Amino acid sequence: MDSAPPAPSSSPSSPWLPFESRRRARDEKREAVLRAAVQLFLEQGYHRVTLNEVAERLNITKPALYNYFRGKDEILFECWSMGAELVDSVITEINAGGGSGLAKLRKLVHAYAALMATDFGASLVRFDLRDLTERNAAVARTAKKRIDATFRRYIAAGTADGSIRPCDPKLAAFAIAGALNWIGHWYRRDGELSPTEIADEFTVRLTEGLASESRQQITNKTPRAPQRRNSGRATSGKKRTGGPR
Amino acid sequence: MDSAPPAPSSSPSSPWLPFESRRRARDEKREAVLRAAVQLFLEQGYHRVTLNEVAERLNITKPALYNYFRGKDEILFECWSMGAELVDSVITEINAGGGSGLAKLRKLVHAYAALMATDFGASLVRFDLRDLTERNAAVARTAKKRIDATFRRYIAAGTADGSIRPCDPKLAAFAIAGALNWIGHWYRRDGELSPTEIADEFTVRLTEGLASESRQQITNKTPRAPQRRNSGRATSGKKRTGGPR
DNA sequence: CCGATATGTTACCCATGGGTAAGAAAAAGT
DNA sequence: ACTTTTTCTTACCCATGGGTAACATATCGG
Repeated sequence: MDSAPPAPSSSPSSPWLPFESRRRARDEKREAVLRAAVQLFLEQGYHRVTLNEVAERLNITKPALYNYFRGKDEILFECWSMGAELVDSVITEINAGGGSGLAKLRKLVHAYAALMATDFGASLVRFDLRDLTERNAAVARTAKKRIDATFRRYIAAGTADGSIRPCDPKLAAFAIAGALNWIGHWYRRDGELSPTEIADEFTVRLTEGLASESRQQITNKTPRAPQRRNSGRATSGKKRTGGPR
Repeated sequence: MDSAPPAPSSSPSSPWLPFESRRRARDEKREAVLRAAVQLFLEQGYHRVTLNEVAERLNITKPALYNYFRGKDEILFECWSMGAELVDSVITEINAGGGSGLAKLRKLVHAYAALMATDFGASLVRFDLRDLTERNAAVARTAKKRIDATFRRYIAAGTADGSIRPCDPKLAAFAIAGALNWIGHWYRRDGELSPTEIADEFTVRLTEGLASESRQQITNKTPRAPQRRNSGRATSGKKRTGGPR
């Protein structure tokens, strides 16, 4: 609409210049779509982002996106896949190297933590696989299982070689992966903690624990998991529908 | 439509009998809506659940829901609030009791883990606060901060009284809370692990760690966080739009 | 029994946003 | 220069689903 031809002022790093030469390579554009999309999806959530918004951020219009993707859900899947590839390459690299089970686990924790602070890394845990087609969701589930199995494998190897104390690999892997995955939910680029700080600290904390004296007896007298009781909330009184929101 | 009067065959435990007497208390119905809603939201995801489905499961129709809630997002908020209340009551109970910082932390871990295996508990971490009105989202954020602060407080108290080794309470709390929150994402009622097993194991694992020998030096030689490279995916070739999905 | 109130139902509105059709404008081939 | 192919735009379609209006039926106080 604004007919100012000599001022290209495009969005930061979009291969599409506002109204000008369009010639960059296809793959470059495809990836630019993914970068814009993943950012918006993380910011606002998949369902609140419209394809119009994605396109607008790239100086194009919605139908142009369909030159590169079959639909919104495919864009989501490709974003997710980018993250999965990053993890896979990390794992490949660790597998290529040596070290005890514990050493490998620590490498994985460190790299995975850092990944969770990136857009495509976070997309791995912030996107809902139910938004994908059944076919793509199946691919994603497989990839997730592969990652989970790697955690367990390193832990099991560690208990075998003595670097990790005996424990249930399944639950231990869940605990560690959970702590790591959660980073993708709370990490903010503008926060106080740098990805390196987080990765370093998690590497120690998730393997060394907190208790001063290991092996101490734990008094398992926990408060009973409170069964839902009508806890006298302030919602019981008169009906409160109607009226403006 | 089906004119079979003597066969009430209602959905399991809905206060609305298919076509009969309707007289149960208001609050009971309100809570029944929440139970049905939270279950559907967790099963299918908030955005994929329609109010018609919620109503149908309760043997009523959509507009009837508006007698109890102002809109879909308020139902979501109330589900979330139920979970928050459960956590709050756990915290209150622990605060009332005594024990070292570590002991309190373990109680919290144990109870919180068990909570994550319940519907309303899981709703605490599986719902997207961005689906709420700004006003309700603010309430939720406050509640979350209160919970997070409790973790940190117990940890700080533990380092002060010597039951927990020196560490950054903020990151340690993130790690523990992350592992716990993640339970809400992977726990299945029909899985192999019972909530008690999970809670017990997590209580140990999250405080004792895995390494055989504490305080050992960690070789921080991790593989560099792999920068995104054009990893030659099979997406580079010819365009593949068009054709059926 | 008889209104008043609470609670449901049927029938509708309509904004939203994913997706498509048809054709213009570049790029690329010749 | 010309056609051909790719890329992008304008203009639309339409299913979905949250929300509302108007009306019906219990329930309850009297």
